[in-house]
Amino acid sequence: MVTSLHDWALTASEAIALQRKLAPRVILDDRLDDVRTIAGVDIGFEAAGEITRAAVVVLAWPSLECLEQHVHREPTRMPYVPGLLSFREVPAALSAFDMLQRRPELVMVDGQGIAHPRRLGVAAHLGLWLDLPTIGIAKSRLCGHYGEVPEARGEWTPLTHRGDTIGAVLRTRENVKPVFVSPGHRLGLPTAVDWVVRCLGRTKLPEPTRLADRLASRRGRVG
DNA sequence: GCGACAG
DNA sequence: ATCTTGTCGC
Repeated sequence: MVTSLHDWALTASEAIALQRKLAPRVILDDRLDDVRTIAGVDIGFEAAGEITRAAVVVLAWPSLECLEQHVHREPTRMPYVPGLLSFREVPAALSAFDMLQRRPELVMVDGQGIAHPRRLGVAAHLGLWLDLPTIGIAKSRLCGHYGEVPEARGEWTPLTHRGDTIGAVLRTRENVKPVFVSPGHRLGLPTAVDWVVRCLGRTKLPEPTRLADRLASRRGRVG
């Protein structure tokens, strides 16, 4: 079994085998403790991709006040391969988490949760490693099919793949493309959608992910 | 064999 | 993801 992230498989077939082995460990029952803080995670790149930049923020619930924000930078080791994103981003995300003074009760990640060909998107993978509830919020689809989403804020349609409901295509703002929400770890789809809606401000993305996104792409910090 | 393809 | 200015709309 893999004990260190730096021992992660480097070939595509090994990585896929590991995903198939880990996916069954993902828990979709709600096991959220009382939520007092919510973290947001996102990864950006510098120097034409040479440097990986992991950002993590922690917001208080329900005030959504930013309590912590950290950035971890390291040389990029893996290329982007659709379906294997977690191998590229999770190691850096974990290092950023090590900088936190608190352990959040919920984590929102930029990317898919179980809405993945092998049910192990970056949010699910990170949740497994952190042993914390995680939700994946992606700006576009990786796999699965869905119907047209009603225009009203908060409306959503199921995202299905090979007979499974793997996520929700959620309208977070009117006249704006919907986001793809999927459970990462330790919670189910209704709960995941619920938390995303509860963390919405006036923008398309929920606050945790929006702020982490800013930090990761160097567009500034939070007040 | 031919597309599709998170960030 | 990232490279990039102005511009349309609530």
